[in-house]
Amino acid sequence: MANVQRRRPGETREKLMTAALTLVGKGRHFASIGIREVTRQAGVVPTSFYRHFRSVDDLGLQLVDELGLVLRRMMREARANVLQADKLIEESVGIFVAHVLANRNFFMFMAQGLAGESRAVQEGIRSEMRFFAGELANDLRRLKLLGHLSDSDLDMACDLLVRTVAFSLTDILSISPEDDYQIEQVRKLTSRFLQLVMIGAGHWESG
Amino acid sequence: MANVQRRRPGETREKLMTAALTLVGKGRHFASIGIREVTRQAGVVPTSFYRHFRSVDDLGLQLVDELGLVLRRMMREARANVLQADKLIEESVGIFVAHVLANRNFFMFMAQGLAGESRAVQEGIRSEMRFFAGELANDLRRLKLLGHLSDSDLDMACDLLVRTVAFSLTDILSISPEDDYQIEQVRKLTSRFLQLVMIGAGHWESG
DNA sequence: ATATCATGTGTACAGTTGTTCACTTGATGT
DNA sequence: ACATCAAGTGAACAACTGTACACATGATAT
Repeated sequence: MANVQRRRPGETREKLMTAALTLVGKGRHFASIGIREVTRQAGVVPTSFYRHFRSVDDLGLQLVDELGLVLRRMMREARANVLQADKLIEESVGIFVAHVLANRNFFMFMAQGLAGESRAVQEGIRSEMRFFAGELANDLRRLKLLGHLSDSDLDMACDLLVRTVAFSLTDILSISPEDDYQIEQVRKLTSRFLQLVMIGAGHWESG
Repeated sequence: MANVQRRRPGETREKLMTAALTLVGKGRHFASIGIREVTRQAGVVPTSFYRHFRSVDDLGLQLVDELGLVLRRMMREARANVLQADKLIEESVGIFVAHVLANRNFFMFMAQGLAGESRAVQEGIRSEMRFFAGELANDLRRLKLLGHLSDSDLDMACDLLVRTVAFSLTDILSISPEDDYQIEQVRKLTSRFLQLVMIGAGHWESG
């Protein structure tokens, strides 16, 4: 029953996934990454790749799954820290930006995948966003916010909120991570966007 | 003074640019396209490429310039057809969707470039979007819409409008162009997004 | 008429790619 | 103890890549 091997099971697998993310973080686009390149970056022989993935696209799909975990962690942290309605937006945006900076490579992969060349990866990321928007709608109901909206209108508004934040990704990622001033600018701008949407939702279908 | 050559000047250049777009339209990501591939698609010998472009990234930059022309054409058409304020959003979105369908490859390139691997292309597209947002702000002032907003607030709102439409790109492009029903869905959803933003802008800083 | 120039062609080369195959090795189940 | 299995290795392959060079050709300028 001892599950201790010379090499931890799945170790190479992880090395390959983080290697791909590292390459993305270095500015390479995921669609242009090859098997040999990943294995080289991971310090592994090319043949090993096939022990874990069918192709680079397959690796991408599994990265999407891990991205889902990152997003869920972020959501959990937001729920724990954002309790009262005021400052809700600023806090949430702050947590988002912090997570992007802390998981830069993951979010770069996400931004790339939205218009990537693998249809499956694209759909995976899109699906994560839908899930996120759905959870957000639940939370707003729970906080008794936008209670006057129909379910479908609330979904629509949350979709727009999530899209807006997602687009900010490209802003954040195009900034040097050390440029605190510019990061702060994006944080403020994104907050204003979200406030605008919330105000719009607040007046939706109610004069 | 006769400028008629055996081959029209710039003909191969155009062939190479449309070849790159064609590849993108076939689902390939621009970042993964190579010189040999483009020239093959264009029916030209690989060496010819260097007569016109330094690298594939260079070609991308020139594609951004042409993309700018496409966007300006679209803007002109919108200005000609959207005269009165009511139905402004529906008409604009309709024109946008029509242009995307008519220039699918160009807009695919745009969507890819937003998170692409060439920093220059990325900045180019971003700059086109800023220009677009600026022009939109002018138009709204001209139409006496959102007149109560300060210049910077109006710019912010227009930025959000443009981003929202840009994000819809990924929706449209992920749909089969013949699927009229889904296209119509995206058109409606995008219009609702924009209405939401406009309502928010209408109540911004004014109770 | 002749030199210059922009454009396109063909050949060549070294480096990289994806993928296959036969092989080792250490852990696991019986 | 022994067979099985998942995981990693190294050598080999043909195909493809970017790029350089020498050359052809037709238009233009003097």
